[in-house]
Amino acid sequence: MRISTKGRYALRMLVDLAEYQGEGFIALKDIAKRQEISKKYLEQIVPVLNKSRILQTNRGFQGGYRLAVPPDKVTVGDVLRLTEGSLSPLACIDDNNYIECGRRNDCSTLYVWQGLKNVICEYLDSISLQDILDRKRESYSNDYVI
Amino acid sequence: MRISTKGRYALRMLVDLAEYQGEGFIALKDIAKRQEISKKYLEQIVPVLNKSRILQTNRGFQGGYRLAVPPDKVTVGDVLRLTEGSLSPLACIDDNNYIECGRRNDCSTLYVWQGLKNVICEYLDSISLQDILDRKRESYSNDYVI
DNA sequence: AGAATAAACTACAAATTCAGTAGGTTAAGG
DNA sequence: CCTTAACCTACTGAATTTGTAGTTTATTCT
Repeated sequence: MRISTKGRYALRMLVDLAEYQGEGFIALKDIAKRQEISKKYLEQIVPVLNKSRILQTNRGFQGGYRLAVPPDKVTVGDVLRLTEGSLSPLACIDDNNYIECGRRNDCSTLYVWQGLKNVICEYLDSISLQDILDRKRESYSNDYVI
Repeated sequence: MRISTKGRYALRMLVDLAEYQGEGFIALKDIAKRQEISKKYLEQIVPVLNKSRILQTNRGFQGGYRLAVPPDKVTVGDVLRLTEGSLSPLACIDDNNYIECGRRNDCSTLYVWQGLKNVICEYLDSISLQDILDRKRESYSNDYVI
């Protein structure tokens, strides 16, 4: 029941992009340095995110990435659905790659997993990149107040 | 973000025991047959459950297992915490085997994962073996009514 | 035009986890 | 002492995770 580094790094990359939004295209090497993540590994995560259209790209000098969508329109659920494949805790309730189970009609625990999927999705879809950013900035200002 | 077969099989085994509770000790081979799970694999799951004291055992003729605790006192969360090791979606918020992370104080996504762990725990701890059993029996009686 | 920059693409690999299988040992009852 | 069934240990093939490494393509600056 673990979320992979791929999903976590993707989220951190997107929060980073949200933070530096308005400063043009951000190069992967800068994100990698700030977030202390291998740039090469991030390169592999980008195409996963590009299954959806949340990034704009520029190659070459002063190239990089920026968000194609406002940060309040991208939820943690969106990001993890891309990187983890699905938010379903079981293959038998996975919309994408559903796996046939002969015991389905006889399965007394199925509703438990469906309910689990629901609470996970509801929670993760309730948090946007903007929410994370707001909270981060709030905690910074607290540092000054105290 | 998948729950392993170990966790799912453990839950099905315990629901099965709850269902046949009051019929003495239930042999693993009977559970294995009813649940269509490898008996050998179940044998490996038992010691994992025995980290907690939810099972009573008898060896030899007419031996087997039975619940040591009433089914309404065992939650799905209890079972999965035993089999999955933890319900934490990340090592950095795992009570048992916490892994030090240098970015902890700087991590803007940490609260997201803590919140996720909370909703998962709250949900899974709200469902007992008895709840699953009740719902199963209810759906059976519906079959007759319709 | 050419050099520098940075994304894009492809292949590989060590380590870990998953999902079992296989076989022998111990205890309890008839 | 024979049968039953739990208990224990080792092994294994397959998949997934978490990266590294090297090459190619596109863009911009000089």
